[in-house]
Amino acid sequence: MLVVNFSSDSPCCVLEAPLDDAEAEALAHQLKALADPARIRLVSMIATAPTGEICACELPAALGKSQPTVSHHLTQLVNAGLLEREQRGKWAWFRASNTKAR
Amino acid sequence: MLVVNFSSDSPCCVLEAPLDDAEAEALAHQLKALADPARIRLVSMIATAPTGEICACELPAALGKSQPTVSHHLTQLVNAGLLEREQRGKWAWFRASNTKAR
DNA sequence: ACTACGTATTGAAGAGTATCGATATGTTGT
DNA sequence: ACAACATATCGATACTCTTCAATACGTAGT
Repeated sequence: MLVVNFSSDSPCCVLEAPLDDAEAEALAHQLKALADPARIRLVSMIATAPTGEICACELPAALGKSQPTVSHHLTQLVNAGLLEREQRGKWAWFRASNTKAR
Repeated sequence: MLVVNFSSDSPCCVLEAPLDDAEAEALAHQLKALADPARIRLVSMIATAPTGEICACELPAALGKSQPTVSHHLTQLVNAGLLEREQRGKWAWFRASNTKAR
């Protein structure tokens, strides 16, 4: 399980032993999903949306990228388990997984 | 400030508003530094070392990569602020920044 | 069925990255 | 000064990723 702290100064890392090859590979895969400015902005927009979810139709304009590009990034975020996708009629809605209201 | 939780299941993210372009760029830069299996293994080896530090001379063997490759990864980790480097004689020692003993 | 529209996929171009051999730099001891 | 050794940099190659235009797919309404 991967958790990223965007703002706190206090470390929340717990690491008892060096990671082996397979563990490092799995972690790198999740981190790569978030290690892109466009995807960070997508996650932050969706996670901070008042209703907790955003229609994909808003995102190309909000991000300033083409529709295929946005779709590609959303797919990667869903595959990494960072976003969840729900189809409603012809619109796709996305919300962050593992978020809690404050 | 970037903090990554390698193991806990509880989210530790705090995000009040969508990140702007510059913030997303900066965060992506830090995440990219860690989003590589070789660099994750380096950080985990160094962070879990009994003395909290490791000589660079051990790392090519421990990682199974060439000396130039290891040097390149260490440089990136230092530039991202994840590791600190100290020269002692002809050896370079590395320790994790922002770590606390448990 | 057909049209309109939202989203995903394909294919391709360009940029970026990991890796390593060869070489340079810097430090220690002689 | 020189030899030996640790580390960094250079140059090249292979690979991956971001991006978008074009196209395919799927859904809703007529």
